[in-house]
Amino acid sequence: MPEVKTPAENRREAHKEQRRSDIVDAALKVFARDGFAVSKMDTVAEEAGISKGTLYLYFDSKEALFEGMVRGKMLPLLEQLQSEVMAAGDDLSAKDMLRLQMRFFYRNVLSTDRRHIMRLIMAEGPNFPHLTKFYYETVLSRGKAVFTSIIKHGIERGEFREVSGHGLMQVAMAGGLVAALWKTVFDPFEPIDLDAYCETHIDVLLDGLKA
Amino acid sequence: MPEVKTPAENRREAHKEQRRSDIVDAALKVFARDGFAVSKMDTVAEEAGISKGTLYLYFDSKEALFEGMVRGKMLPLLEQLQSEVMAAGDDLSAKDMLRLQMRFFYRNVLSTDRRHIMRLIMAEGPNFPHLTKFYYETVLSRGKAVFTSIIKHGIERGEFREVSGHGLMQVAMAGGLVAALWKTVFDPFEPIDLDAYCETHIDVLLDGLKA
Amino acid sequence: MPEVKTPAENRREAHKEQRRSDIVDAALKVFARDGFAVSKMDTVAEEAGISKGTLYLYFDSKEALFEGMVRGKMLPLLEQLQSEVMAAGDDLSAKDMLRLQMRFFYRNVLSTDRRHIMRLIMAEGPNFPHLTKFYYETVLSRGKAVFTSIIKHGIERGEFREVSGHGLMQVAMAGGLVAALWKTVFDPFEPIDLDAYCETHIDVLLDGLKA
Amino acid sequence: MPEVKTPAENRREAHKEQRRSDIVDAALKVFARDGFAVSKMDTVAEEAGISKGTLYLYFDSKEALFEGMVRGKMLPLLEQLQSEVMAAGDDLSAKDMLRLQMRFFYRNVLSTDRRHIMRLIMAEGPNFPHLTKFYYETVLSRGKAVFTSIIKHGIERGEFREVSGHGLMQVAMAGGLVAALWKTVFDPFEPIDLDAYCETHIDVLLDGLKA
DNA sequence: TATGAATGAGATTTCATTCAT
DNA sequence: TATGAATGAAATCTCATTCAT
Repeated sequence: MPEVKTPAENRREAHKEQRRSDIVDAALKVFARDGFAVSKMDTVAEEAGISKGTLYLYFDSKEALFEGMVRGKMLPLLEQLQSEVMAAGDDLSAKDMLRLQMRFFYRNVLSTDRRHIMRLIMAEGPNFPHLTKFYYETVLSRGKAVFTSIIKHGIERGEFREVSGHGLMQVAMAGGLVAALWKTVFDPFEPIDLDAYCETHIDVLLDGLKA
Repeated sequence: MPEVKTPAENRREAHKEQRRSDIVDAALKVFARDGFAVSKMDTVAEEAGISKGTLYLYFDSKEALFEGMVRGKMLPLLEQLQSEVMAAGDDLSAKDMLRLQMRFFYRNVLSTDRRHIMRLIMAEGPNFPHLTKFYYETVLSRGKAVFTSIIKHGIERGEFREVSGHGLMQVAMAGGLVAALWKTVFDPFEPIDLDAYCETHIDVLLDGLKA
Repeated sequence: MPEVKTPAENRREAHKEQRRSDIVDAALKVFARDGFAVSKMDTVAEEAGISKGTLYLYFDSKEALFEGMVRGKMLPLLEQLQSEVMAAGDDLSAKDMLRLQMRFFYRNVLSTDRRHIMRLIMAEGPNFPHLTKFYYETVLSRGKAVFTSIIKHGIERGEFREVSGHGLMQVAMAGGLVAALWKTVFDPFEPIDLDAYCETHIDVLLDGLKA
Repeated sequence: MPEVKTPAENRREAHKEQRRSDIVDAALKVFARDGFAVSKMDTVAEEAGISKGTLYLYFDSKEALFEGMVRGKMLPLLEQLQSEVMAAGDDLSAKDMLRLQMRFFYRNVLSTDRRHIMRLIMAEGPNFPHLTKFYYETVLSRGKAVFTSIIKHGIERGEFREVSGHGLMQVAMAGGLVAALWKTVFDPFEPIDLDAYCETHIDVLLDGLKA
């Protein structure tokens, strides 16, 4: 069967896709602002411009909405990261590759709404083992793989010294995570300039790694 | 009034103090495990071995309990930090002072229940501006002051290069915060060895700062 | 207007009739299994192989569907009962007529899906005065009329003693109703053999009535 | 430990017991009138003169309330039946024992609010396998045991003929169940006089059984 | 006629907080 | 001071019904 669809069906499907995307946007906005537990389904619905009942046509529960939002926001980004970094990759020095990856991260996660997702995972993770696992496997371990390959590359080329330590990835990327958290939590008291901060981070990190 | 107290009054006060401390311990345990919103006053009361009603004799509300717990757990530590670091301070190299501070932090915060407080602040901060302000002013800015003075000391002595960047403190301490979060959230998937991690952190950081 | 119909109209009407009948079957199945309140229009629609919207083209509301189902299932049966019993009637003894009626009832109601209707009327009756009235007037009082005429016939012929009591019909038919309920509710715990039970019922009843 | 209770504790406990009993009464009234699914917890609470929240201090859920109500209403009765019938038992004829049992049933179940419980079990049974099992095991099979021993007694004494049939108990008791249902469902259309009905029932039954 | 997306009123349940004892 | 029963506002989720296509 060639799976022929009538124009009406196509329109309907496109509409549904758009709805889903609207809901995900609204959910990120509301969850980011209020946290998972405090957020109300009513608020998300209102933000998405639909009724509460409609929400449940797209997501079975509040938890499912949370998970769906994280997936919907992070998966496309990961694909983009892989194609972008990999594409530009081969002829760069390890230093430049690291810079590239970190700037990608700052630009596409930390400087956007997505940084709230990281905070939400930190905050709600223990209550959502399922989601935490997904996040670890899909986002973190992939990011770590890219990072590790760059470091290895750098050591082989003699750009980086051998840092034998445990948890290098976490130490290296920590600055970014903290920037995201700080921006959300403490910015009112001591604002942070993400661009400048990014450069400091790269600076200290590269210096700390260099051979 | 010379504030003379009968022995009975003294005993009563000591008892009250003990109660309060028990409640704070219970609150940390419960909040750390479940998060603020999910935690129930009942659970805290039970954990503290008292009734729900009694809880309200010590703390006016759930929020007040949260704040009281954070204060009760962090303030004594800060005093200890200041006396400990300051005391041993003057004749050490900047490197050693930095090491000292960071190890204090790893030993007294990250390796104990207190690390959950940091996660809770990250998670719930935006819902508690009042508490966030307190935390920033009392904990973070004091920690930052110590850190900054060490860095300045190191630059003067020619130990550290001048890192002009914005957000140096955050970059420098980030590793610790992330260690705390990672331990709580992702440890089941990829365990982290805090001691080894601490050394990696210090290693990369000191190398990244050295002149 | 002579009500002439085109073949197309005829086909359409037959189709509609078939649909309606499918829906009634589905409704009986679902209501019987779940009870009125728990049953969902969605489930009925799915069972009938149509969409929820279509259901409302045939029945205005859930209540209307319930009533329509009861009518659709019981009315044809009553007509059949009357023609069958009446037809065979005159030359039989009262005993045999009673046997005939009771066996008809066991065969066409208790041993089929229709027994659930009786249970539903018992269960939901008070919430549907309208339907209860219909059921009483259409099903029960007609059944009672047949029963009473048989008893009268039997007394006149000297087959039955005069049982002056109030509620003889209910007492007499009770066994059947209870069989239906038992089969639905307690069969898992203590199964009931409807055929054997029918004979016990007739046996005790006829003996209890005989002159 | 002698389990000494303070007067205050005793008072509190008595109060709780009274509350529970009030709730059970209210629940029976409401469930009897509206059926399980249609009944609202609000209505039960209001009927019991308490708030909705309080209801949940005594019963964990609507289902638990339903079960608790059935237990609370039926268990005491069963104990009473056993002591009453057994006590008066030995020197009576089987006929009189049967009459005694049936009149007990009419007087204590059918003529009171409790008859609604039977209807509720019939109506909601399939949705509460747990409760149905309890009801069968606790109420029905015990009632059946009493009935069976009387019949056997009667056959041994030559009072009753041997009715070999399957389901004799159900046939015999059916009249009572139907009386209860009829009173609840069809009384508005054709009222039933329970006392007279009881005698008809006993009359036909004893005659149908006699040797 | 048939569909299924959308609605929103309403239900159960939870839990911070109060208060009489 | 300590208790725990009581409250009621509020949240999640359901589902009969409507309506545009």
